[in-house]
Amino acid sequence: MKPKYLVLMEHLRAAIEKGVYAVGEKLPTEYELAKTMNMSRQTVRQALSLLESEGLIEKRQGSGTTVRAARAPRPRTGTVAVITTYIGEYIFPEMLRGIESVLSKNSVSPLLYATYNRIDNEQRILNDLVLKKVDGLIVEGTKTALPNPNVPLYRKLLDTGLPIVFIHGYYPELSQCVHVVADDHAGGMEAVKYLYGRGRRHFCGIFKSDDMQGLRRYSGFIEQLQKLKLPINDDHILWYTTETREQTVAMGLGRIIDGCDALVCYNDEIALQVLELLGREGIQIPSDLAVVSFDNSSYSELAPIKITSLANDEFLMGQMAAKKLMGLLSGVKEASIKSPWKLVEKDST
Amino acid sequence: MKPKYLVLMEHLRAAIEKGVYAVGEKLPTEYELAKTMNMSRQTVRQALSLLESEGLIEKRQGSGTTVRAARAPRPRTGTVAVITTYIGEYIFPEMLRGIESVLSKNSVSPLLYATYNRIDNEQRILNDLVLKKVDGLIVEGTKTALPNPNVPLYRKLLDTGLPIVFIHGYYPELSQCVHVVADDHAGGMEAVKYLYGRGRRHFCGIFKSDDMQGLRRYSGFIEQLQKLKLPINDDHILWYTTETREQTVAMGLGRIIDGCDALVCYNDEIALQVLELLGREGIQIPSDLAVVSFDNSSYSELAPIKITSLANDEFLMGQMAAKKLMGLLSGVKEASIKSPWKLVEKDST
DNA sequence: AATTATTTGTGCGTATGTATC
DNA sequence: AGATACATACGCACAAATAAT
Repeated sequence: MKPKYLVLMEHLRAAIEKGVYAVGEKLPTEYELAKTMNMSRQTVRQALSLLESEGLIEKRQGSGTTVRAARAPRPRTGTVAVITTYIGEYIFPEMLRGIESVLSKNSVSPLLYATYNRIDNEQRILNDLVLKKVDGLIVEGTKTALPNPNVPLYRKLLDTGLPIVFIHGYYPELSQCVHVVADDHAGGMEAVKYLYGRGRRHFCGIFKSDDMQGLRRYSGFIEQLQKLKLPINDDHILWYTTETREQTVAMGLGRIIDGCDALVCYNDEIALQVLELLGREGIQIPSDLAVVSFDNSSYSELAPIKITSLANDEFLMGQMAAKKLMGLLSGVKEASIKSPWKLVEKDST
Repeated sequence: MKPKYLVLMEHLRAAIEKGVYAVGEKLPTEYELAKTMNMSRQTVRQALSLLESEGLIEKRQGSGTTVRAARAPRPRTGTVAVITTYIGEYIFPEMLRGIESVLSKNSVSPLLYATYNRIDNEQRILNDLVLKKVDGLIVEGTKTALPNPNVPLYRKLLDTGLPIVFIHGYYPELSQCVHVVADDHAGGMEAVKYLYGRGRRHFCGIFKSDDMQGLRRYSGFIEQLQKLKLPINDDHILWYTTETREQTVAMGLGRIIDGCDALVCYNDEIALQVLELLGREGIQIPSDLAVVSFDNSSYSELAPIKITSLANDEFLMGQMAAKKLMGLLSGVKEASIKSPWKLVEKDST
């Protein structure tokens, strides 16, 4: 036989669940419950005390017993998770600085995660976030050009009402989420147009195949070549992935630059490596080969020959992403942003 | 008048705290308690029930009431709070990068807070942390040279078993906490010694009065002057605070450099401002005045005349602090570190 | 191994205090 | 001020689990 107080507890729980007692001043008094349930007031009290400690109801002396808001609006924790591929390197400190500058104005603290562009890390982080309570998410997608098994996890988080803003790259399946990205397609076009304007006619390119940015920069590159009626030859395109960058470039560079006078690189990091390799081969930059890359980071200044690079204000990108997230949190509809690149001319062209 | 059950609860809590009842089968029976405390068994039961729901004791039918293992080991959340004065500026990105590199290896994520060197912000953050569950704390003290009203808050956190590592600056009241700081006193001495070696004899200095680092750099500065039997004159020392930096320097610089040929600045930021001011006055650096500062940051490169500056590897400092914290978390006793400065000679001397 | 004493769990009744409306 | 509803407190009886005999 079940104890009476447990019977009452279950009865009340079910009734509240079914909506018999709505949120507010709704439960019968202790005396009433005792009478209708045919038990003493003490037993009723025992049941109510336990329900109160569970947080389901709230007792107020002199007033009565009320059902607590079943679904309290997500309580603000003042924390926003920021998931990027890297944290302390390359352009990421700038971006984080932008994010932080906006968050701190809103008394929100960033919780940092780095995926190192690995799906498994991303999965670990997302699972972690289900437990940890955050108010929102700023995410740089991981390997956005590949099918991502973590999309359902993002969906799950979205379903709980968590706002998500993507930055740099997003998953096509989640394109309805707000994203703040660079206009990589236009950037690819501009790189070619600029080099063409400086008399170059034989193009080659190195692109990253596992993220959206790489594909888009490539598609812009190709489109502009077509527009200029220049030949497109797969032998002059080199694709690499996060894991095989150094080897791929070391092995493939010779092949793609053969007969070319212009090279478009996915980013400064790859361009820096290229310049070091070419330096050893005695190839003159920019006379033999003009090089344009993306990001205009400190790497492009560090190189033996300063690299002409397409720039985007990463501080601003971070700020915009964070502002969008703050907007979403206060119920504003936010639109995505495609930020244009700006070419910064240096010594490699 | 306090309810009897509350009286009993407090009595038992105190007794358990004092060790009257050790962990295990120790508490008197309900009947005994009722008798000795002169109350009914029901009242005793109420008190015990509440203590049980608090997790302090455990009741077992037929057996008795036992004291629970006093402190369950704090469950790991995989989050560490990092509280610094700034986040995205000056030397802080480097330091954070160091911290993050160690944390990520341990699958821990940094939760970032910036105090902007304001006590009120620090208070807000600490109160926030009482609610948020973090495994540890890396803190750069706020205005460590001034009495800090938040020390009791830190004590409270320490009492809950939270490990704390201070970086750059710590509170004298909490000097027993592990800290990773630069040897500012030695740095102050070295700056003077170096300038003396380059023939300078008339020193002035600008120091920050509200943090420990400022006082220590000053004390080293003074000690070295004494050792070299050089005169010490308060008219050649300028003190500033976080809030009044620009004005203080703009107003006081003329006074302190009068008749001097060597200036020691608290950091690159202040040195940069000094160089800009002196440039307008037509004072030649380093011929009229040699300048040495601290931090060897990008500011010292950005200046019109590159500034000779004492360097500390902020990436390493961050790494060390994070490693110490990871050590504390796994129960290792950690010692504090005083990292030496290394002078990097540039154009201002 | 069964019995018994002990200890907590469940349940009822009553009385009085105190906050709320 | 009074009615209402929860809070505190005591007393009793019996059930169920445990530990010792």
